[in-house]
Amino acid sequence: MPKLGMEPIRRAALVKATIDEIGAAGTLDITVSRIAKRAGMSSALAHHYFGGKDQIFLAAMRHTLTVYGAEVRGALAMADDNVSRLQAIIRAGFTNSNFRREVIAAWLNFYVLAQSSAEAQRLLTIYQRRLHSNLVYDLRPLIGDRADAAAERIAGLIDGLYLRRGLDQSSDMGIDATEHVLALLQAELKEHA
Amino acid sequence: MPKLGMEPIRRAALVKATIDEIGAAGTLDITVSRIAKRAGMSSALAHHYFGGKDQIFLAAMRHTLTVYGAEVRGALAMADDNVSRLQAIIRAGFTNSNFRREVIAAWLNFYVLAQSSAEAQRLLTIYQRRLHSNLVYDLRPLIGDRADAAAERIAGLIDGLYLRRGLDQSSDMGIDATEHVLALLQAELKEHA
DNA sequence: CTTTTTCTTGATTGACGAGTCAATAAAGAA
DNA sequence: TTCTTTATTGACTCGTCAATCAAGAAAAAG
Repeated sequence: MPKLGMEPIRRAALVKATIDEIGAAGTLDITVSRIAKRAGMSSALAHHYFGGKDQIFLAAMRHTLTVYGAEVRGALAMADDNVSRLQAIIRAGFTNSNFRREVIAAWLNFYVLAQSSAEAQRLLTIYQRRLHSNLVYDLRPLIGDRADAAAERIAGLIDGLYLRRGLDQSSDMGIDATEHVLALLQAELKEHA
Repeated sequence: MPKLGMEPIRRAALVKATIDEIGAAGTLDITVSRIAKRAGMSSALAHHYFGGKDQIFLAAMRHTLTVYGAEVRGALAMADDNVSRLQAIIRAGFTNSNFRREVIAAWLNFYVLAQSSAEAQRLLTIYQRRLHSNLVYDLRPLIGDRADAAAERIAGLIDGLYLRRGLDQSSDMGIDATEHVLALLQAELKEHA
């Protein structure tokens, strides 16, 4: 029953299935067959559309990054002054959706993949640069020259607390992670040197 | 030519070879055969001494954690007042030895492993608790009740900046990572609420 | 209604890898 | 010397998996 225009549907299904499978396994050590089965098709079809395992992973990574980027943009759209924009960026990193098993697993494994895949490294660098420049954009008007260093610390704390909270099996620790980063933001804003 | 008392030597060689192999691959997706070859023995012998791949990995993780713990203890021994002890803890996380390819790869992969291995999770929790309690121990006399939250932020920033710097292919960024965390420490100490 | 394009899979290939085992060899114990 | 323990490996088993391919089926084009 081949219907036409299947390609985008299949690709999307495979990306979703890949992320779910990574979440279920915790690893990138998963098989194309399982991904394909989860997406309701044969492994041959997965190869047909993506060419190989690596490209499936990279597509999953791009998707994860895209979703995150969209969340940030959405949160920014609803803030007007610099401070609330900064708070929005921070909050966006710790939403419940970012603490789902699969999303955490995806991030952790992408960090690992970035060591050996140039493309993964590239995508991760894009994420890091974007976060940094988003922060600097709103920090500069508030603290001028100190914006860059402050952004570095805030971004580092976001990543670090996400890592720590992501690995805690305890539940809703995302809330106080947010508070911690917001506290750092306040500290960075207050300091006058 | 079987000499007696080989076990500890073989085990140590395998642990080192495992870490090196993880560093070379960037992944835990490495074979027992390669590890064994790197350690100068047959894969059968590796199985004989460790029982299985998982146990080899866990031993490598324990070793990495032990080395880190020793570095921290060594740095602490040479500091007397609370502030220099705190600075020592922070600096210990960003030494050159911690930024070697293999060490970074080990940490990243252990984070991944912690999602699916209870023992890995346990070991990582020990590391996190130890860091936290080391920080609180010296923060409490200085800032009292605020010690706990401050420790959380400092530990988070250490992990986060390590992650970011570890994935940068650029070289000596460990130096300013240290400065960033020391800056946060100063901020936490100054604040009086 | 034939041809081409798109979609799809079962079957197969070729490779690799974890773990086991039987066998060898040396060193110490009895 | 004979027995037992420790060290060691080559060969083998059993399984898995990425990737390919030939072939079928349906829609669109001509």
